[in-house]
Amino acid sequence: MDDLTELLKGVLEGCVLHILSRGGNYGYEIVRSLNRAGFASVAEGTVYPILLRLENKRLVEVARVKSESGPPRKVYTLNARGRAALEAFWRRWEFVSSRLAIMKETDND
Amino acid sequence: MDDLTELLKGVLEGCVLHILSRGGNYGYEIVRSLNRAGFASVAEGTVYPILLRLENKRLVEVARVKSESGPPRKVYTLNARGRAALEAFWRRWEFVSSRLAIMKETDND
DNA sequence: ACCGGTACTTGGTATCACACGGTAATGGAG
DNA sequence: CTCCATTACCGTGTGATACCAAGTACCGGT
Repeated sequence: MDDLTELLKGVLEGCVLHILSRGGNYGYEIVRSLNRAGFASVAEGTVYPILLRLENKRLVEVARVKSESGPPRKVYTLNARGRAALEAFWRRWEFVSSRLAIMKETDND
Repeated sequence: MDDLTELLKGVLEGCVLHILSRGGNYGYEIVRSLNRAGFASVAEGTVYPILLRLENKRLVEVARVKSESGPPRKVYTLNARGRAALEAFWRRWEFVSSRLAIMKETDND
């Protein structure tokens, strides 16, 4: 697939919120979850800054959890503000998505 | 509606290509066409740079046309490369759009 | 002569994805 | 015991983009 980076602006943060809405998760695993969801080329260097942002915006709670295989994990969990942000994201997404669907199917105007 | 700017990254250029695919058009009118299409807050300062980019990427042909009411218009017309770019845009859009649709409706994974 | 609508341009800011490199902890192969 | 792959995280810089603000210019009507 071609270069999607511009189209992913704002989208990836929403995806991460959505993944977190299914329960606490940590960066490394979120990357692979995104890869499985079709965003194959999304790398760690993209996801960790997003998690930092979510933390700074107070949309998540953070807990350090020891791992059996490697350094301790930073497990992120959505809080109330985070859930609201996720809903707001889906609203925004629905909005532009629907406008583009209309645009794509109309030749006039 | 909330702030859509991040979600519009990459999208607006595609929209402008799509508008131009319906025949030659000029900046000021494209702005209003976008506004009518639901992107109400998109302003001139956003669209003119896009047109400049399309010109630099050689996706459009430009012609100065006198106007009956105001300064001359820069009328842009899609060329072959532009039409190819539009198709590529829709492909990319379909890709991320479909992935998000799947993600939105699944709670597991 | 002024003003509102038309039409384009420019400069600066903020935000984001991403590449790149670095750090650290564990466990297994040699 | 040492090397190395895997797991896991962090920081910096770059490029692309939307957007804001302000300015320039052309025209017609009052």
